Amino acid sequence: MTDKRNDVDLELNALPATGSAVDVVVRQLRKLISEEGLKVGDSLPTERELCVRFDASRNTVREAMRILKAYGLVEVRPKIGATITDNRMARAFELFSFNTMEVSRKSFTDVQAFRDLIEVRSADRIFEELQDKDLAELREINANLADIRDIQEASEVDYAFHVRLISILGNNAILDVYSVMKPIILRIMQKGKTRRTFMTETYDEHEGVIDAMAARDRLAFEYRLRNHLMVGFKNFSDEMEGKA
Amino acid sequence: MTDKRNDVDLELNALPATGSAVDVVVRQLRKLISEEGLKVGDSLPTERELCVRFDASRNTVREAMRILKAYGLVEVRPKIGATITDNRMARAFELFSFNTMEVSRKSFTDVQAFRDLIEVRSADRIFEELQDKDLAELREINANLADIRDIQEASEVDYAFHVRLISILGNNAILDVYSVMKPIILRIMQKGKTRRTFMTETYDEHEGVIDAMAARDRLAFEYRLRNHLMVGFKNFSDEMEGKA
DNA sequence: TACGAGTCTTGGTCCAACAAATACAGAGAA
DNA sequence: TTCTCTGTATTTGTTGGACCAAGACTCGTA
Repeated sequence: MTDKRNDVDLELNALPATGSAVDVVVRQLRKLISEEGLKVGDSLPTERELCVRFDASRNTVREAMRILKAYGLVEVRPKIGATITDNRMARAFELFSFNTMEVSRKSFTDVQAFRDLIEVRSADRIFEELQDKDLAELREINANLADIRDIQEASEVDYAFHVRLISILGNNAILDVYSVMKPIILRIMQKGKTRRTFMTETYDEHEGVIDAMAARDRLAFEYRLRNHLMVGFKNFSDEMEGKA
Repeated sequence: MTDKRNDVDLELNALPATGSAVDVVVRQLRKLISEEGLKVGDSLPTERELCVRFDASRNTVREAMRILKAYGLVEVRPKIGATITDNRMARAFELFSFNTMEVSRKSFTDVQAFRDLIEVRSADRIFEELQDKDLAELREINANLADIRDIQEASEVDYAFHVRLISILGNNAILDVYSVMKPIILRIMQKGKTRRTFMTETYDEHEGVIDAMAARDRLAFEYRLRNHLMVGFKNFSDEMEGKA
């Protein structure tokens, strides 16, 4: 196979290596991006403009653009056009979402331990970045637990709360990992809980965490958040053992 | 609920509910693959057959196929048709071969912060689980840095060292995440280093970490490991600024 | 049975057109 | 002047059709 030259590909100016027309356009687009020094947020020319510039049909340009989109390098919005982005990590995780879920499902405890690591042990960083806006939005999200109609909806709110919490870190890699694990996390959250449990216990636990953050009480934050995570895990363990 | 049922749920949850016609076809294709139980090597229907089956135009089907190709899930050969494959690992590496763009800087800093969270802040857990066998294997891996022939090989050893380190945690979820991030981590490790750097500085830093573990000196472990990670990040920053 | 020419099929590419959405400019109102 | 509404033009999304090149296939022939 000719595509075995990944090492060569690492160098910017890969040989023309004339492949299909779409591959040629992809190469030209990459060259365009690097030579123009385009950064995240910058716009690419319109599709029709790229057609004349690369002397290719619009379909060919579109297929090339699909590849760049799949690679998480550009984002295309109707009427707006294509803009440079960098969601490669998220794409990489999506690629392996099947594997990750497959393995992780065998050990939910791993995911829960992972969450403890991410959420509780980054407390200092969270408090560094914490702003009033974060607190307000966390309370707003948690308030939604009052209106939930079923467990599915409740776990979505619960998940949103924790995502908003770690979003304070401003680390996209962590957010990407969370989105991959979302299905597993939702199931953990639902285990052993009722709609009523979410509306009372889960709500109160979240409020306790927010209060600790508002008071800049890091120890209380760690203690309450860890307890909150443990509760979910305990519910899950009980049900698992009961089933087995 | 059977486990098979859960599989389907997880997969569907991972996919966007609605979207463009191309996204719909992508979803249908993935559904087709999983429901037919197609394995690597099996053939997909022809493009024109997919058009009538999914009630979409050929261009739409082709764009959807481009996405699956970019994801490394199918391989298309002229006159042969599309066959199921699994080049996801290779694709993941290709994702980050696009580099040299300033684009990726945030990704790299995020990953490095993530590694700090995983490796350094789980110190207590690592020391809980630590066994002599772990220390011996870590030393064995690190010793390989003496025989490296090029930077590529060196970064593989470096990566193996850190994977072995976190494997002490016994958390498969974390190991999965690391395997996905491997391409990025390798590139971070290679930045600003020479073969010589790996054989001296990196080797010594790793030995220092192992020594701290052997002495059950948690503070030294955290300090040295964090410094080690920071060195990699500093190399990366320097190169980026030098280029810009 | 072996072989070879002709036909069929299939992916690759291009073209033209329409739909849907919206950025933008210009008219009109406060 | 400034704001708002509206119409137009532009851009992406999607469709259907067309042609090409080349491997796959058929079938008659030796």
